[in-house]
Amino acid sequence: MNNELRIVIADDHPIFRNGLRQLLETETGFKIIGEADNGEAALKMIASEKPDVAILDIDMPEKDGFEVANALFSKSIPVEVIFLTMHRNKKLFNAALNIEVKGYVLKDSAMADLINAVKAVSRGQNFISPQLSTFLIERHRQTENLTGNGAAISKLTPTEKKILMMIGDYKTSKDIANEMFISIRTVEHHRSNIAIKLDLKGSHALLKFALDHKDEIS
Amino acid sequence: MNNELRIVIADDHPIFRNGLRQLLETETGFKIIGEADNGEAALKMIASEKPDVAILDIDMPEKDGFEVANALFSKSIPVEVIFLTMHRNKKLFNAALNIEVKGYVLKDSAMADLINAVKAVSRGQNFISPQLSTFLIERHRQTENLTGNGAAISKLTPTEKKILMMIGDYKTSKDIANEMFISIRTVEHHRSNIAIKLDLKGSHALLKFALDHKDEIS
DNA sequence: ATCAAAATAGGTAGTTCTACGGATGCAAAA
DNA sequence: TTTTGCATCCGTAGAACTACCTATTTTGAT
Repeated sequence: MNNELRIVIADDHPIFRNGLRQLLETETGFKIIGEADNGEAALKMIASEKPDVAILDIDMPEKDGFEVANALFSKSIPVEVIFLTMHRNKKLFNAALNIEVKGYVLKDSAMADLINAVKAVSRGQNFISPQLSTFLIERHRQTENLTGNGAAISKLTPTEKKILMMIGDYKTSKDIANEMFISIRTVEHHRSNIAIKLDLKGSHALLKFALDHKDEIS
Repeated sequence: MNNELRIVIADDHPIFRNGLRQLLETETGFKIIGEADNGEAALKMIASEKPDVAILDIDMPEKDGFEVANALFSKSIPVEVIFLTMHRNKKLFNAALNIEVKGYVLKDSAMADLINAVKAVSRGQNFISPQLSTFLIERHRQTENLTGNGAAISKLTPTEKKILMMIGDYKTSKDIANEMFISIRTVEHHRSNIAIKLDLKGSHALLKFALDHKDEIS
């Protein structure tokens, strides 16, 4: 068990940075090993000190938070990044998630949120300020559309479920047949039955359904 | 501006329910207009009292939180629902989002979280306990990661991008041809070029890529 | 023991898509 | 002007899947 979390903070406002340090140091197990007041300095410090967690403001001189994070990831420096920002902006938020930023915390969040964020990302989990949940849900819904018939899954037999899952892994009927040591015709027959039970037409629809209901099949 | 938020709470543990009431009533503008210790009673109360927000436990006798929420939505009773639960469970969480539950708050969250949740949903926004953000993000990233070549998108011509997007909408080449008033062969030619540029093989891979990079193509 | 459901396998025809190949017109860049 | 990229269209072969069928074996429930 790792007993001490080494943290670097980067923000161009000294007063805010200081407050941040005070807050984080009250938490046992947290250790602030460095501060930076611009992106360039933050990058160098993180590259050399190798902290567990880096808390970055987005708006910084020299290099902004995104540039720093991108540089870190492209160099495969093993650090978890949290953006601490005042931007309640969907585009920035999505952009942050698309690179491997694990935490996105608003500056007007509860103090407890930031501490929880540090703990979460250090365990490899994500932490998003709940004020941004709406964005997250929208993201989620984009891919997770209105398929409707989630209940119909229960009508599938165990074999059909298994095959549906493999379809969801982008496998062809041939692949599935080989893996299960059965004939392609049998797989096709099951596909057909699945499609009938779920009222789907075409391999696209079948794949879409499999992807959308990945979790519920199991 | 609505000056008072009318709230119903439902949980089968009297002590917890009482604590909840104490907490919420300290917040000015919040008014607890009713309590229920089971799902059936909660449903009746909400239907008759028409509160702005209903805070529901998932595990309740008679009817569980899901049954109550489903009943409310199918009857189009205008209330925002928050699930307050100890379940850190991905399936339950996803299921809650799939019906129109706007808030999902863990019982071991900070007190402030619940209050913020009530405020958020009353404004029509979502509020998810940040401990659960990992679930939402995981899902989005599952397929998004190992594709690698996000940069290759820029090599696509405008027409190719357009077709790739339509592939991502589960359209066949025939559909696309009809919509764009061009020959199927042309669409297939574009598919082929897209596959070459992105180094993909098979319609599955093409569809997968289209789905994964939906946002970036635009 | 009987009956129904499930899993297995095949036939034939047709659709959709890939993987080659080639061809034309057009506009912008070298 | 020549070249290059882009968009358009076609032929042929084969793979993958659907949509209809039929049929056998296994298994579990009544």
